[in-house]
Amino acid sequence: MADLALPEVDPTSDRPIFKQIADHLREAIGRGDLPPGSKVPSESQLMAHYGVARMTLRNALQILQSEGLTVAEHGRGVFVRSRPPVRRLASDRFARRHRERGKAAFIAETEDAGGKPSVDSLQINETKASADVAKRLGLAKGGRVIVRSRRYLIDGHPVETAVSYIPSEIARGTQIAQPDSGPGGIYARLEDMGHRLDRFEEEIRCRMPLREEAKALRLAPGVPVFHLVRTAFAESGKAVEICDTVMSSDVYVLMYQLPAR
Amino acid sequence: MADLALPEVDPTSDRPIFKQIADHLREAIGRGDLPPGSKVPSESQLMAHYGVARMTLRNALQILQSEGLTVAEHGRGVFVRSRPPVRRLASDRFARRHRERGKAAFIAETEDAGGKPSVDSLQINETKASADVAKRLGLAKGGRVIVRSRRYLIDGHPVETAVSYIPSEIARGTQIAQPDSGPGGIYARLEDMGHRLDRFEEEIRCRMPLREEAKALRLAPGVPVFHLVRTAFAESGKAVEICDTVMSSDVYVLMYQLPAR
DNA sequence: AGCTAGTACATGTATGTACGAGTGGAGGAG
DNA sequence: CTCCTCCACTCGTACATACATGTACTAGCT
Repeated sequence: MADLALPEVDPTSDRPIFKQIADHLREAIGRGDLPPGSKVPSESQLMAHYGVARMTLRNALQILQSEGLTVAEHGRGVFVRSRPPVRRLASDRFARRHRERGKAAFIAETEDAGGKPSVDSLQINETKASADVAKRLGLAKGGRVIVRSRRYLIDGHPVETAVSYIPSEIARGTQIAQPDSGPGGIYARLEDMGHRLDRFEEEIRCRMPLREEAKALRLAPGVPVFHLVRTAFAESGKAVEICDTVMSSDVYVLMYQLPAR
Repeated sequence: MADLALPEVDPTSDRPIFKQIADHLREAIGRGDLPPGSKVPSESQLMAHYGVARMTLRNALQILQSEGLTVAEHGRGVFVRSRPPVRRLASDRFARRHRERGKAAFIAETEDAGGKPSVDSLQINETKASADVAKRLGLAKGGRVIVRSRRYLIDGHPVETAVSYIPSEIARGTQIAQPDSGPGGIYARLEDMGHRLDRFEEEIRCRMPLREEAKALRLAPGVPVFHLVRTAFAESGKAVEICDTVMSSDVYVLMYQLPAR
């Protein structure tokens, strides 16, 4: 607090006091007076400094939290959020030439970046496809699919959940329906089985997480997610897989290369 | 309120009352009992129903708002947010074959979708490139750029802001430095001038908007944005333009097609 | 008919109080 | 010295109250 020069509030301003206080703190964070990981002055200290009620202050702190700038830790204080190193996802990460290394894309990339990759809560089952999945896969209503869901972690921190849907008529009884899908992942298995892949289509949304997503990815309040749905098309023109992934927006930057023709 | 069956809170539960109330309302919205555009029961009604203090209720409503599920309108009430129709942005929207129609991509796409496109707050000036821009354009430190900034609207609603940076040595004194960049936009002008475009690189982030961005895009609280930086490369291998755009996440879905080779 | 002021009701802002619950250090007991 | 209890400090939850401000309808005047 000592090093921190927070201005006074202007009671004559149109801007509400709690927003003014939020502005001051936001600027202090932006300037680097409150660097990532540092402790924001406590509620009592700020109450004394500004001469306002606790609710007023909590409103101000609430704004910063909802902007994802700070996190409150019960019993410890409020801290400026330190962002993890970002992870760039190149658009060619599923290209055949990368697959030939025999590792799944996630594992290879994370190791290259010096992180420890892991995968947990792997579940596989077979169900009726939802309307959306059936449509994307070009299945008849009620068509069945193999569902592979899992969560990816880097150095123990969850960063992404993914659910793949493969038509049962393709995957049933194959290694795709097994927990270990083998070297190169399910795309390699699909190609082994003669479904030579032609192209991928990715559909990207950005939104606030659902409660379960926030929990699964241990997201701080105010952190949005990427919601990416990738459809893999075989050379036959048929969709052979859908992968529905939710990624923490803190961790990922998506990169695409596009021809200008 | 009459048709709405909200359960009672469980005071013995570990889950705080205001979160329980938020859960009830979230479920009601999810079930469709509170359809988009409908009015959420007023604070007084909910206070009476649940027998809680106003602050408790406002905390609950605050959660829904920060999740982007509702918007409060001063003096009118709290309403379930109705999402505008989404706008799909195809990855080939800047391909040469589309440019030959003589319209800028945004105008053509919006008209095709039945909306009225417009562009405002167009500003053009020349400044020193920031470190990031200089690096992306491969300019020497302090190199100068023409900056074109504008805001795109559909049916009068702002949906996207965009700022383009073109090296001054390329653009100075050309139509690119004029408010009307001519048919096909600045990419067409660059090609006219012999900078035949080879590829684009897009870098996508997802985050909460800054205050100015929320204002410029009239974003409801709790709505994140796409932050997309596109670099255009000429066949010479040199970067000839950067476009830095911020898009409202409830309007846009980004679509990319990728080869599997 | 058309404007105006009043009124009821909505959310916004702000103060005050009280207690609950997690954290971490100080200080005493062993 | 070590361990453990206690306490001070932190944020979390919940209550009560007051007044400000925006909206929409209504009664009444012109």
